[in-house]
Amino acid sequence: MAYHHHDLHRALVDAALDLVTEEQAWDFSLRKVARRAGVSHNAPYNHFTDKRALLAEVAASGFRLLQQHLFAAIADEPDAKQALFRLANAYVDFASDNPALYRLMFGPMLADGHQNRPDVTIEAGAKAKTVLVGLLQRGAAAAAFSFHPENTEGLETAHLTVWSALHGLASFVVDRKAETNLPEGKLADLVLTLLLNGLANPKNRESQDNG
Amino acid sequence: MAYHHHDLHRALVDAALDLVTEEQAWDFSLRKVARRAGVSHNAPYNHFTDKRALLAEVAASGFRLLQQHLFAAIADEPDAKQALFRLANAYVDFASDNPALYRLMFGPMLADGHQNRPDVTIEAGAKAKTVLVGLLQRGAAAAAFSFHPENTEGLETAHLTVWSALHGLASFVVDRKAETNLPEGKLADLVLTLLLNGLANPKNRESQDNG
DNA sequence: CACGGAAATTGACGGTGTCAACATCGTTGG
DNA sequence: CCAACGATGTTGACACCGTCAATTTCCGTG
Repeated sequence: MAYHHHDLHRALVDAALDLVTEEQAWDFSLRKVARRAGVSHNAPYNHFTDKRALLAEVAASGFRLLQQHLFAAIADEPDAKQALFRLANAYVDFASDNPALYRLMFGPMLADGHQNRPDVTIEAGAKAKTVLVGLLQRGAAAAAFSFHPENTEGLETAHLTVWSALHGLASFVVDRKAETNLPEGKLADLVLTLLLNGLANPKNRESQDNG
Repeated sequence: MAYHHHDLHRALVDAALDLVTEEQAWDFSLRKVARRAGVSHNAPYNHFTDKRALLAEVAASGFRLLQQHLFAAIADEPDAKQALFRLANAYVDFASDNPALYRLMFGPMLADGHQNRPDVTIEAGAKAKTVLVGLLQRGAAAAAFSFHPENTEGLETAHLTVWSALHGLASFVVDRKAETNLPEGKLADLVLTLLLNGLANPKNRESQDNG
């Protein structure tokens, strides 16, 4: 009955992460987290002002996991375009393997009444995006993409577009909302290929007819 | 005190829609909806098996609104590519104008334990997507896009890619998670332009430097 | 016009997030 | 060496929630 837990803050985040991955429920109760950590239902309030604050840290942990996953996927691929394919697949796989966590990370349950998200989550999310931005910069320097390395607007547009497409695709896959006859394992490749070639590029019209 | 409401089913959905748009809270309580409709907290159970069933119908209504919004945006634009720009902007605008409703439509709160969504929501969402698919078909027939009209796989890939990019972008805009210096009103144009031209298309490298 | 079923009500139960009051511990100053 | 204090954890309470059960009211049909 130690009244003083060593590091309850960390223990609670870990317990919440366990709950999310085990039960695949993004909507766990704060009391359940406390129970799993072996403390009373009010102990968390000494370390988190809110339930939202705990959720925010869980989401931040998720973004750190995503960042590592993406980085590991592209680490040993020198070609930027090939690395982008790896990153896309790694992104969708992460979401598909951790649906509840992914939903918590991007879902609306940590927005307050004014759609503002906690700083710790935003920061972790921005860091995860860094992996993509760095890759795009590398590719631009190698003249692999349609914008110059110094063109910051082009870089921002590119990273926003790719990140949007990845998040959108991952959301559909997670929600089983893809409703497509395309093979699920190749969705990321298909989407990224179209994004690279261009939907309005007529020179791909012949070559895409047979897979 | 009429014990028999005329059409409580509709009234409850409307009340919920009002709550979503007024309070901009996707997380309203079933009891509050009943209160707003002027009935007791258990009356809804005569018309909806679950709270989830009510949420599902609200989301379906949202998809119908989105469908109308998209259709109205492209109705009088014969050029497919121009219409696609209008659709993209209309999509992002809809999400930006109805953040709570948009989150409810695409968010995780109407998934059951197994990430399955109610049929009524899925159906309404598919119908909304029809607007985009029809537009893509029209453009393909006019040789505006990179796939042939008969190439169903190309069509599916295209509509999945565009829908993903739009949903991803809209999510970021709604969550104020875009974190970009690009002007918010032009995000849809920028993303769609890149998607049409192709991220790996070198011929756009020069022309994009100045906006 | 009785009556049976649909629709709405009240009441209850377990669960939740959060606040307030109290108990316990480690640490530090005399 | 120990008293006191602040941080940490506990118990209890409150309002609210989703949902089930029992009850009451109403309308259409025989």
